[in-house]
Amino acid sequence: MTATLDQRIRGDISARIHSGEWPPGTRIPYETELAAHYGCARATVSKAMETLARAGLIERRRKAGSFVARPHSQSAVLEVPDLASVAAAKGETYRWQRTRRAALAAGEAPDIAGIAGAALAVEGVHFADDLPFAIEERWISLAAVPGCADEDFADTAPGTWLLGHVPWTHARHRIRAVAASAAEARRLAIRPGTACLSLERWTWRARDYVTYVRQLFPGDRHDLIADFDPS
Amino acid sequence: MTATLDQRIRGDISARIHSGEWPPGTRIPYETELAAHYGCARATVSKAMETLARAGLIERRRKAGSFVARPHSQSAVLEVPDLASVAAAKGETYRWQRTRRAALAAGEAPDIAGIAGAALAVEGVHFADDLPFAIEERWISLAAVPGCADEDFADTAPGTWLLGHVPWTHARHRIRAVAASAAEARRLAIRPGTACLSLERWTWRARDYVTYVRQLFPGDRHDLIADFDPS
DNA sequence: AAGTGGTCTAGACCACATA
DNA sequence: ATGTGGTCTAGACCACTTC
Repeated sequence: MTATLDQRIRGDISARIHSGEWPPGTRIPYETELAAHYGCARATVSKAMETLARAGLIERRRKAGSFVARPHSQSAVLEVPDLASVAAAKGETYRWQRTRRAALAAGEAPDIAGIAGAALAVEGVHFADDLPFAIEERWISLAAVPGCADEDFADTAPGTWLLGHVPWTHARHRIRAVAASAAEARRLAIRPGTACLSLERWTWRARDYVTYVRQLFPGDRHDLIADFDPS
Repeated sequence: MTATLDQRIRGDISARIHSGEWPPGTRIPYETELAAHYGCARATVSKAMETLARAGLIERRRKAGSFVARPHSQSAVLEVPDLASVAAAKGETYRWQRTRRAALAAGEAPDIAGIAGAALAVEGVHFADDLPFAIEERWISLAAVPGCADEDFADTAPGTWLLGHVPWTHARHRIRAVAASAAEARRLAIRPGTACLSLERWTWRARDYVTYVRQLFPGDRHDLIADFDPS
């Protein structure tokens, strides 16, 4: 119940902002004033303000003070969970079936993967309750992930395996809507031309591409949720 | 050039993590050790560690120490920019054309919008270089945004207007792939059944729904990019 | 029981934007 | 020139977790 002073200050201020009592542009009391009001050190107020500023709720300007921010662009946190966890959360049985595994020499990975050296190509299908709900094509850089050469990925989807075996990385996602090709439709047990969600992810670590993956979901079997919660 | 000590500590640690020198699970030196190493107060180290922890790069456990985190689920920051800015960034001319504006009594807004009271319904088309690239259907709660009753939205897209007139809000997005209906295809100048990206956004402020919008993009004319950059 | 992170203090100095 | 945020300190106490 009794939160920290930091949280209390943040809560009080964000409550006034959300309630509309302090509309965008309003000047928030100076840090010294707030410190006096709460009977605490200015550093404590400053920490609360920094958190609010990082969340985008306020803007701080030297000499001028801190102000309630105007909502700028819509940004949201997109969670792209492991597909096995998605199925588990819905109470569905999950299964991965590998359809291809090939070691490629340097230059054989497609350009879009960005992998110049030797690579491992893996393809397969994700099933939920024995219904295919995503196909996956992936290329993994052998230079960046040497350990994957010993994995056959017959039972474990490479995404799940990589999560535990690759150090921290940067990633970029591209989300598109595409029509399923004949080959894709066959593997997903849908009609060719069906609208599908295409999710591509490039993963790299310090300028080296680690893996590129493309997942294709039938439009009616999967969607993505992104939340934006200033807090 | 000379960054703050806080930034330097963060940079040093994240560099060791990204380089693989400190793989996931590695224990990071205790805060007291780092403070001694940098010749600074522990509070400064603690602040750097808190930032790294919030970014998900490390995990802090009392008595045990701080550890390099294992990548958990893929989460990314999705930017959903104003469509006018997207066109401007590509050097295309942007135009909004309203096709409907209607004041609705309580209960007339569709259930999916979540708006129980009176609402304003607005529909229109976004053009880039005179090519339709998105259609938009929107409902705005008159109770939450009284000012919008005086707007005709003939020349300004409601999204642009709302950004500047609604206090801070929460939002949830749903991204799906769907086939264009006959009516939708006609307005987008595409063939019925074409794969389209559907972006829905519910926006609310303190439990009250503010607006619901659905935008439909032809699959080949728009995609979404989401980045994940621990920093 | 011991030792870590978590929080807070009272003060200080600086850089910078504003008046 | 002034006063704000931005950063840092040296110390303190607490809570929790692991040993």
